[in-house]
Amino acid sequence: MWETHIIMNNKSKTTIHDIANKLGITASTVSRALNNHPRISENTKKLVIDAAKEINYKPNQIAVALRNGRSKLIGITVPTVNRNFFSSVVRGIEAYANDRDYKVIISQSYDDYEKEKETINALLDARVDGIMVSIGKQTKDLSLFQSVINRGIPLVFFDRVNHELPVSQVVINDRKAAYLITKHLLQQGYRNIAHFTSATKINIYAERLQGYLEALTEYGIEINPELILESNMQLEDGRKSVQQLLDKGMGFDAIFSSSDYGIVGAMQVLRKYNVKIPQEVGLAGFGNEPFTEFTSPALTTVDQVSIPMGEEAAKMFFDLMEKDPYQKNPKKIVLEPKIIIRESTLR
Amino acid sequence: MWETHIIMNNKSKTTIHDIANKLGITASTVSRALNNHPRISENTKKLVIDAAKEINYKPNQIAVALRNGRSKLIGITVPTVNRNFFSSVVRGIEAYANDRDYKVIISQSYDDYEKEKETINALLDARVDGIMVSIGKQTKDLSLFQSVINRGIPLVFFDRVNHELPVSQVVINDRKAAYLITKHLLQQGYRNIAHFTSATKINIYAERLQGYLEALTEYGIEINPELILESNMQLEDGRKSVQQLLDKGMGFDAIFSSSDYGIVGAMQVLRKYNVKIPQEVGLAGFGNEPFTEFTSPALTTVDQVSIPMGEEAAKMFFDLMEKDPYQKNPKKIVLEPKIIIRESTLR
DNA sequence: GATTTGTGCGCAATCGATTGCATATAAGGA
DNA sequence: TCCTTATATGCAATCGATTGCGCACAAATC
Repeated sequence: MWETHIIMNNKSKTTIHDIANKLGITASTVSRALNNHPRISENTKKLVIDAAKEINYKPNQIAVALRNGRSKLIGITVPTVNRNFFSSVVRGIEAYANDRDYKVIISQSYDDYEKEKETINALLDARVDGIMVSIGKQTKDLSLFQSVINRGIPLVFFDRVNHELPVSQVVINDRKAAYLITKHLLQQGYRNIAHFTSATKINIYAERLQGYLEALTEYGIEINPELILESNMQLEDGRKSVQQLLDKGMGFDAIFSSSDYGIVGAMQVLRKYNVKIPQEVGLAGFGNEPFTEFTSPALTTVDQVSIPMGEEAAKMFFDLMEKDPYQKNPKKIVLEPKIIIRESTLR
Repeated sequence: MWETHIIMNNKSKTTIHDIANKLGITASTVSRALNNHPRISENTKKLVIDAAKEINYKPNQIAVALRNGRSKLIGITVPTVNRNFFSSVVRGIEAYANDRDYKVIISQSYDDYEKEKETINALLDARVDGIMVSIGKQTKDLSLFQSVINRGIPLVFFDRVNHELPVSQVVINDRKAAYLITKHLLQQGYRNIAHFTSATKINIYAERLQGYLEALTEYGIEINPELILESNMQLEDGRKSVQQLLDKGMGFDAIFSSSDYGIVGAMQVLRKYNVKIPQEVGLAGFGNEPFTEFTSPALTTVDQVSIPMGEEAAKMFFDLMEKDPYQKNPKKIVLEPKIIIRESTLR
C-alpha cells in the first residue's frame, strides 16, 4: 500500500485561456461570460460554462485578488488559539466568513507586543482585506492599529479592546456580568466576597472589578481593598492568592474571580483545607471554560458567548468593508453575557 | 473620542515602480536589488534598499504569489476548531509555519463529508501551497484527496487518518497508549475493565480497542464483549453507557474510555450512585482535555501531544514541498503519547 | 589594437483574470 | 439606400513582481 505510485502531473493549470482556445474566442469573452456580463450572448455563455466544467476550470483566486485588489482573506490575531474562548470566537468568525466565500488566516501574538506587531504586519503583507484582533496584554502603542485604519483596511477589535482608539469592536458587558454574579453571591447570603483581578489597565478587568464594586455598594457593604487581589489569574496565581488570604487570616466567605483558572486554583487549595464549597465559601469564575462544568462542585461562571461574538465581529467586518472602511463612524456591539449558576455558589 | 475623524487615504500603494521612478531606474533593477541579485552593483542595491525603507515599501505578496506560483499559504481542515485537541494542533502548525514566513488558513468540516469536500476545494481555489487535514468521521470517498496528491500539492493527514491512501501522516501510537493505560489499570488491581469506544472503522478507535484487548490478554483475562460499549462518546453517551452497565448488573471495577468526554459522563453518573472513585471503580479517559485535571478525582488520561503533532505535521509539509510533492514516498510519523496518571485510577 | 570576458542594467514577456475602449456585424429607422 | 443604434466580441492595458535575453560599456587578454 505504501509502495511507489505512478502519478501523472496534472497540476491543473486550466485558465480562461484554455477555455478561449478550445472555443476559438478570446479570454476577455470567457471572463465576461463567466461573470455573466450582459453584453455576452446567451449562446456563448452556455458554451463557455460548459467548456469550463468540462476541463474543470477553477478561477485562480490569486490572479483575481491581484487584479481586483481584494484577496478575500481575513486576518485574525489572538493571543493564543488553543484557549477555548479564542478558538470559539475563531469558530464563529470562520463560519460567518466561510458562508461569504471569505477565508480566514489565523496568527498568534502570545500576548507579546512585538509578536503582535509582527503578525499584523505579516497579515498586511499578505494583503488581507481586513483584520480582527483581540489585543495582547502588553499592547500599549496603538499607532500600528491607527495606520491600519488610515489605510482603509477594516479593523475589528473583540473582547480585549482599547478605548483610546475609535475602532469598531465587539465586547460583552463585562461590568454587568460581574455585577450580576456578585449580586447573586450576595443573594445567597455571602457577605465577605473576595475578588481576583488582573492588571486593570486592561479594560475587561477594570470593568469586572467595577461591576463587583457596584453590587457591593448597592448592598451597603464596605469595600475591603485587602480582599481584592491582582495577579495573572492562572491556576497557580489562584492558588497563591487564596493561600495569601488564608495566611493573612482574612475572613472571606466567597471569591469571585475574573478568570476561571484563578477560581479553580483557589478551589484546589480550599479543598485541601477541607473548606466546604459552597457552604463555607462560595466560588464564582468568569469565562465558562469547559472544565467549570466538571469540577465538583461545578463552578458558577460567566459565559462570554464566544461563538456569537465571532459572528458579530465577522458581520462587523463586512459592514465596515462595504460602508465605512476608514471607520469614520466606528460601531460598538455589546453582547449580553450569560450568567451560569452552578453548585459552587448555591447553598 | 468616537466622533468623526479626518483621515487621509494612504492606501499604501508603494510598488517597486515607485522606487524605480524615484531613483530613475527600472522596476527590474529594483526587483533584482531587493532580491540581492549578483548582477546588481552594491551601490544601487544600497540606494534601492534605502529608498524602499523611506517610502515604506512592502512587496505585494499576492503579486509575488501569482508570479511565483506559490502563495505561502497552508490550508488546514479540522472538524471543529474549538476543541482543545484541534486548536492545539493548529497552534503547533501556526507556530512552525509562521517561523518560515508561511500563513495558515483554517476551515472547519464539522465532521460533515460534504462540507469537508467544499472546504478543501475552497482551499485549493485559494491556491494554498499545501493542505493538512484531520479527516471527518464520515469521510469515505478518498478520490478528492487522491486528486490533491495528483496535482502535486503536499497533503498531510494528522490524528484521524486513512490507511487506504498513501498520504504522509502524523499520528500518535494509539494502540500503545491504550495498552499502557489498560495495563496500568490492571496493575492497580482492576480486573473487570469496561471500554467505551466509537465506530471502530475510524482507525484511532480501532487501535485503542486493540491496545485494550492486548493488555487484557497479556494478563490472561477473558474478554467480555458486554463490557465493550460503542457510542459517540460525548458526555451524554458516557452517562448512558455507564447506566447501561449498571442496569444490566454488569460487574465492572474500571472503565477505560476512548474519549475524555465519555469518562466524565460516566463519572457524573457513578457519583450519583455514590460509587467511590478510584476505590470501587477506576476511571481513565483519552485526550487530556483540560477539564480532566480539574475533576475530582482528577482523571487519568492520555495526552495526545497535540502541539508537537502540529509542529511535526508542518515540518512534514515543508519536507514534502521540497522533496516529494507527489508523495511517491509518503512518510508516517508516530508520536509517543504521554500517559497521565491521576487520582481516578490510583487506589 | 582587436577580441574576449565581465559587469550593470533595461526591455519585454509572464503569471491569470479583468475591463475600458474600439470594432465588426446585424438590426432598425428615415 | 444610407445612417443610426444595438449587440457581440476583440485588443490591449492593468494589477505588482520576476526573469530570460540582450545591449552597452569597461576591464582583461593576447
